[in-house]
Amino acid sequence: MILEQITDQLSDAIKARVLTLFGIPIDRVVLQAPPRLAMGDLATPVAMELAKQARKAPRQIAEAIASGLELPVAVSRVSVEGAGYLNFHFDRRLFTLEFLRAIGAPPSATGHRVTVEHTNINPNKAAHIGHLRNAVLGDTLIRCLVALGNHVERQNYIDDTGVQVADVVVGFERLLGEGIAEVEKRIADPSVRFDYFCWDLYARTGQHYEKHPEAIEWRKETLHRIEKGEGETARLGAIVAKAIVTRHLETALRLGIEYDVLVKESDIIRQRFWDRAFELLKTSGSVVFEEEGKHKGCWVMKLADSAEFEGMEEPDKILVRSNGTVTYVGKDIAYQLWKFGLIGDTFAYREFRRYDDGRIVWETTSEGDGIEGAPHFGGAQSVYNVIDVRQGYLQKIVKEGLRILGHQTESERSIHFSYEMVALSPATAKALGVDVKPEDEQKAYLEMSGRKGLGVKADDMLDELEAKAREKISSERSTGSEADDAKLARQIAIAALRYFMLKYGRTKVIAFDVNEALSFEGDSGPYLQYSTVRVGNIFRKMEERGVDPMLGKSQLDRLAIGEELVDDMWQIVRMSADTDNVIRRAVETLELSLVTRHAFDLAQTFNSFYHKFPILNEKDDAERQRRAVVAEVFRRTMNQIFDLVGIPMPDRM
RNA sequence: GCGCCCGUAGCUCAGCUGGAUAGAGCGUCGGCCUCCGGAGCCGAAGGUCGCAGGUUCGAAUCCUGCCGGGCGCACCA
Repeated sequence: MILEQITDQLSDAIKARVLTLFGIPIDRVVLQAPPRLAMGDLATPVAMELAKQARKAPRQIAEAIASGLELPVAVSRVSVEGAGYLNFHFDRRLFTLEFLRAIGAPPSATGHRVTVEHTNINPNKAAHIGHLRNAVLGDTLIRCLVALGNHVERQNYIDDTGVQVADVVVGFERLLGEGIAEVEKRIADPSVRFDYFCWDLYARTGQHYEKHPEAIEWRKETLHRIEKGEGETARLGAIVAKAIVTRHLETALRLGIEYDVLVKESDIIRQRFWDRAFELLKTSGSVVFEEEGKHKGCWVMKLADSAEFEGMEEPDKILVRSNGTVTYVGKDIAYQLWKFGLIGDTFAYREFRRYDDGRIVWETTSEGDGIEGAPHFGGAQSVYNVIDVRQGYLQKIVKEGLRILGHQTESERSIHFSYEMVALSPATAKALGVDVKPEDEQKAYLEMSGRKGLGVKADDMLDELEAKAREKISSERSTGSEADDAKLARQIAIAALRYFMLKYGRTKVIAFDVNEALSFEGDSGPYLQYSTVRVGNIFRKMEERGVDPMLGKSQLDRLAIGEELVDDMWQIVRMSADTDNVIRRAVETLELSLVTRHAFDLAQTFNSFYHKFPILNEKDDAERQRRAVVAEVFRRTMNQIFDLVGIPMPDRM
């Protein structure tokens, strides 16, 4: 906050100065931290950029700008360095106290309504670590958007009428010869994990299709019945989907991920959302019925005229098949229109589950059991769809759908949060008992496949992380309380996994390696927790010794930290103050790894300080106070970041 | 064929809208627990930034071409 003010003021002052001195208007002043602390706290190469136009040497220009430049209060001086950089040096003491006052202040509301759709796991098998990347990215994006003052709706789309559900139903009905009664018994049986059972069954069905291609007929029949929503088969599909989604929400909750509403694909059809969207699309003229050709009998969207799709071999996208069923993209366009409130909200909602604090997850329903007082969903101003990069083409078509309906603004505010997939390292695949083929041995990674049952299940990974943390706790630092140790192990597991999913750039394929993900050292979530826990220990000991750290809001004015902070201390404050910028940039670029990267850099800097400057045993009061202030700045900043990335803060480790 | 992404240290990755001496983690080697907890800290070795041009005062970063790898372009989702 305070940093932003300084940057704005400096930027304005420099612009004004350049205008009066050289008569040159500049619209943007680059102000960033110089590479080394000794060079100052903010720097701009503006003089170099002006050199040509102003026909003067950069240093000369810099000197001219610097002399008589009005500086913000917290900036003590300006210097000219290097080839002609203008460097600004802060009043460290003043800045630190101002900043300490402002950390963690709630954001001012923007009034902007945002919808984030994420997770979207097919409800036919257990979640794997690839789904986790999606859920963690989506959830973290939400936390950042909220931190920037937006009102965010958390949606999870349930594809309950798709091929994947159909295949598991085929497994139950045709391979196992089971019906609703048997499946319900399985769901109720606490000794089987239903999502794991379906994981294997789904793979079995896939194998069966390979050996008996004629069995694909089963899939078609089953899918058709599920889409129509009639009969035993459709009911079985709904029962399976519901049971699996229940498991998925439980898995997500282990990572602190919650939702507001589950939108079911079946309801998009049954609540006539599609019919309405279809009417609109038909009148737009860009969606036409094909009388002949290879798409005879289909309704297709013409993409040839759009610049986005130029040069495509197949510029037509089928929205309605010749048998009258709607494709996935078609339904997705209708869904997207609803998210923006462009076809109203006639969904009915019922309670799906409650969280411990009483908040409700709603789900759409078309069974006439919608609740009267349910909240109203949809109608956002911006929409983020967290979906992996392989669906980039379809997301473009959804955007195009809004555009051809004349919703230019909404089309632009339909943001595809695209990220790369999670694959398996050959070593991890082998460890899973997969027979890695010789030709795959050389590959950097192997793609996971639900159909083949190849993948690391999310709950297995979490279990393994917890077990590892648990082992370390009991062998090294158990408090003796079983419940406390277990809780701590859970907190560490969450930190490790969430951090792991966030630390890579979103365009990078993660070649998932179990050993790397299990690491609690170095560039990891537990490292961040550990660093922060240690600070907490210092303050706890102070309290035990009856020393008041004097860091309460009302005490700050009287805080006697004496002289300015030395570089080792100041650097921590300066970095902490950058956090707001980092959040903003992370959301702008959808690069959430910026946040974890920043947190890691900060923790590393702090750990170095921690070893070099003891606090409790420092005899000089003012020096001890200075160090405590720095530790407190770090602690509050880290807590703020933990909230942002969903990492829990243990009180011991 | 068209489109998107990746290529930086032995391995996994940072490097922000061009800017000051290209940085971490892991691994390797060597130090540091009578001292706020060693899930930590300090140090060393290790880089033709895939290749070739171009733009610029300045390029890992921008542009063009090429090489290597991945993904997408279904009446699947």
